[in-house]
Amino acid sequence: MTWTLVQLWNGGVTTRMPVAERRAQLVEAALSIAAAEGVRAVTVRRVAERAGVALGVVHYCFADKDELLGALATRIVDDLTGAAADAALEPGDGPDLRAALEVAVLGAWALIEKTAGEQLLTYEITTHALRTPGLRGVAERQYAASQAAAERLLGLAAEASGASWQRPLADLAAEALAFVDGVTLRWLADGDGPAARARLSSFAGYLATQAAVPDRPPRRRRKAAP
Amino acid sequence: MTWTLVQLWNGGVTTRMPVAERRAQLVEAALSIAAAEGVRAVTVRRVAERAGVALGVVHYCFADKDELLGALATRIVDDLTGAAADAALEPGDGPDLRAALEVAVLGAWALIEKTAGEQLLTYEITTHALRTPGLRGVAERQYAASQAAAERLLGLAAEASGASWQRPLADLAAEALAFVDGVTLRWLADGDGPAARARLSSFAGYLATQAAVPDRPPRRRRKAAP
DNA sequence: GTCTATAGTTGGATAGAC
DNA sequence: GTCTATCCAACTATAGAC
Repeated sequence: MTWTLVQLWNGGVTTRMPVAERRAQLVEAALSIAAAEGVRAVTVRRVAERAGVALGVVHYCFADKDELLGALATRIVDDLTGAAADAALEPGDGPDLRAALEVAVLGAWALIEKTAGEQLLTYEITTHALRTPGLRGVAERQYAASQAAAERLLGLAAEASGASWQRPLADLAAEALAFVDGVTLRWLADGDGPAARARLSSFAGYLATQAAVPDRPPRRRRKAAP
Repeated sequence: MTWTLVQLWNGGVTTRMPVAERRAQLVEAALSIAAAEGVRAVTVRRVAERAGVALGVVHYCFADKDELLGALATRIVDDLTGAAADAALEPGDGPDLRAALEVAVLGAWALIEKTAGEQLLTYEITTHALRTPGLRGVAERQYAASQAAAERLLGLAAEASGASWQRPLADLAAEALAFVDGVTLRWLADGDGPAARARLSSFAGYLATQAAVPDRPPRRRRKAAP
């Protein structure tokens, strides 16, 4: 057997660790592998190797591989939701709804474009979950989180320009989400960033037609806390 | 070794077959497995078993598993493109562009809704191809075919109602494709057909605002902001 | 040219050591 | 409670028979 770097660092002796901490470490290892090489590359063996622990440790922490992948999916959802929340903190300001929406949508896109591997990974997790009986519910949770983030973003954009949506926010958020999803997937396939941005910009224009801007002056948002 | 049904049918003797025909048979077997259980379930062994041939036959017909999956991807693209072409043959008729678009889009959707397994499979193939160096180009070809089908459908819908698009058809088709892709993926996850149709109907309304009808001015949802 | 039999690798899971 | 050593099932690929 060859020693991993972590084990060598610990003097050749594997450190014992409470199971909760170990699980987090293993999920982290799984994430780094999956983002770089896809879910297919996430094997129990490679996760153990990456984390610097013996093979069986993974099976001690997770009942089976599916449970590990479920934990990985949760981790990703939290990740993206958190990032989206950060993006929602800085929506476009000013009286022009169309401009505010463009800033919001393209801001979200900037985040997506920086994390191509993770984005591709979310699609992989979705399809994998839909094919795996033990992972029922993962895809639903993914969309529930994204939907909430989209609603928050659209709500803030409208608020910033004093506009009000003429249709249920949930419907508009769902449509925006679908569009961004489709644009992202195609971008992953053809790598055409400018085309993707143009499509998103066009969609922002459509969204702007779904709100009414009253004559009273827009309410300006408070600046985000430091 | 256990005999497969096909081998028993042939009297226990495996029939010899020209390689081209064999390849088609194997791709067919791979498709039936993939549509039902996902790409993950497509192994060289199972394809051979499903086709009723020995394991090595697959490796005789295809250099390696990637080549088999590439052939499978091509088969799927042809399949869907052909189906889309059939759908495009019956676009909505009449002077109302919005209605024609709704018929066209919901017609395409009816096709999608009937083939959930195949639809999920296309997303799996896309992500799989994007992660597999040997399958570079598969995802691009997938989108090229879909794009062409979408352009054809939108072109016919406009033609049927005597309208003309005010923006490049390629751009509109790409946007429609992205939207349908996103809606489909979410539908696969949550199974909410009515919600999906409502989103598509809404998008048809947006598309209708992107064309001009010669006899009458294009219908605008709202007055543009000053 | 077509197919069979077999090799060699990698995977998920577990019994039991510490 | 935490981890090690081991098992065996399933996979891809090939050498060579017919």
